[in-house]
Amino acid sequence: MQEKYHLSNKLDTINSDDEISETFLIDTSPWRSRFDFVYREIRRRIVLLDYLPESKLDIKNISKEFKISRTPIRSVMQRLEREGLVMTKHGVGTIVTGIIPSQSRDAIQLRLHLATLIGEADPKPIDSISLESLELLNKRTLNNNNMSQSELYKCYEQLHEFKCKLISSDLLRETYDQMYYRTVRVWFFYMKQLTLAELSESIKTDVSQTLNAAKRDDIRAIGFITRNAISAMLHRLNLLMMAEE
Amino acid sequence: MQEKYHLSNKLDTINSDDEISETFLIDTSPWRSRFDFVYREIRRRIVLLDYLPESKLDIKNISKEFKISRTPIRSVMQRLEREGLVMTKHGVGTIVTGIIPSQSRDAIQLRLHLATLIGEADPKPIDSISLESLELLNKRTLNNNNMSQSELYKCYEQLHEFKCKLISSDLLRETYDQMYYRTVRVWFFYMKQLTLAELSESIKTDVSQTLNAAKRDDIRAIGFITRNAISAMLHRLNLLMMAEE
DNA sequence: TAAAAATGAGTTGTATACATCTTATACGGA
DNA sequence: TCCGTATAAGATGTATACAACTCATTTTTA
Repeated sequence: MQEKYHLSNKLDTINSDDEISETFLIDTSPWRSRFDFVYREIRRRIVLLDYLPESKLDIKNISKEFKISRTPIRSVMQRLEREGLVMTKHGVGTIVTGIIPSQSRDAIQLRLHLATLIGEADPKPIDSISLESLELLNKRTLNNNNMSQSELYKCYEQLHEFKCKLISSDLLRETYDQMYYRTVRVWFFYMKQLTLAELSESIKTDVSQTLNAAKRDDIRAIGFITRNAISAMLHRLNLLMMAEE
Repeated sequence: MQEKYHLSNKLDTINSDDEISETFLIDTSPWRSRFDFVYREIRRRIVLLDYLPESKLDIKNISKEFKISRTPIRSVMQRLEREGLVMTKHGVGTIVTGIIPSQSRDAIQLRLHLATLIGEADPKPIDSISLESLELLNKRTLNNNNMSQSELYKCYEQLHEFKCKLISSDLLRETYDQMYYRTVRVWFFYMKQLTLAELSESIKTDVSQTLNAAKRDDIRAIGFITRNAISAMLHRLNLLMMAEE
């Protein structure tokens, strides 16, 4: 009962936070909200390694937890499968995809290329509210020297969402967004123990550089800042992956 | 009955034609084949404008036609929705998405950017069989001066598949592939009457240039040839779309 | 007469029982 | 003891009945 209340509470939050009403064709039915909520939550768990790579998902339990039947959960899983986060095999189960170095590199490299397109083709202007929240984010990251993994996740996601808002092309935004979730999972996988601080530092500089560029309305710069940050992380990751092999 | 036989016949064909066994993790269960068959067929119909933009799909009839229930059809539709080819609205129906100039431009531009990445990051070597089939394709397009739309579709798709095989990154290949089907639909939509010959010419030169580059194993060149062909089509399309507005 | 409400048809979303498939385990014969 | 088969458990895929929703038509009411 409490669980149920909790869920619908979060649903409302999502509805009021998301500014999706700007595009007129989007379906805002309660069904879409429910789907999005479950989808995002499961994705979050996979990305934050609550559901470990290679582990089997207990679909029956997940259905119970969200108080919906297997059918809509299947929809969510099919989308996650298309996005490379889970795999289903008939008669066996639904498992979180393993993190494979070559595939991870591919995703990072594609995200890197897409990042350079952020400022292309009339980017959206930066509204004052977004800028303010970015300034807040900057202060938050600067003051907080010992961020937990989930705090880091939230900060990084907020930064990512700020950047996404600058992209005018819905298609590019969605594609870039997908690459984000593919790659951020890899960061957390390889950097969960030692280099959390390192990742944290990287995000701090990313935020502050982005803020500077945003203040002077230089959106192409944000694309290149992002590209360079990803490139640096890819370099770091290559070392880690080589060390493991 | 005959219909049923016909279908399973095509299934077999697909299974033997596709060389997907090269990647080891792929699910080759009969279910996946059935899904792929229906998915590709419906996609083909949308791209070839058998199902017109803005038109409503009769899901019940489609279920009957493929002799499966609405559930797996729903799976297909959900994927097509993610790929921007259909839209579903609760209580209303499943409709083919309209062709919107700005969105079409976005898709073409993204495909254009991705095309330049074809030769990046150790492309796959060209096997002799693919090269031979490309030569055959070249001859076929050169000799055939009055191709029908569906012939054109097959040729263009074959060329596209040849290029896809060169891409080593699964992720890039899939993303590029999606952009292909988004954009090729737009070509057919705007060029179905007058400029079919023009599109045909464009494909002919694309094929012959690609063949030349392939013969000297210059895969990056193929990326740029493709990029330029798309760019030329985008230019042409901009004129057409402006004329309509 | 006009506006509002109700009703009906038609479509998508959901729940659930059943079919199909994979895997592990137990059993039996050599 | 070992190997092969059978069987049972548990998962995903499918079919189908039902709920929720939209829209058009009809009925009712002011």
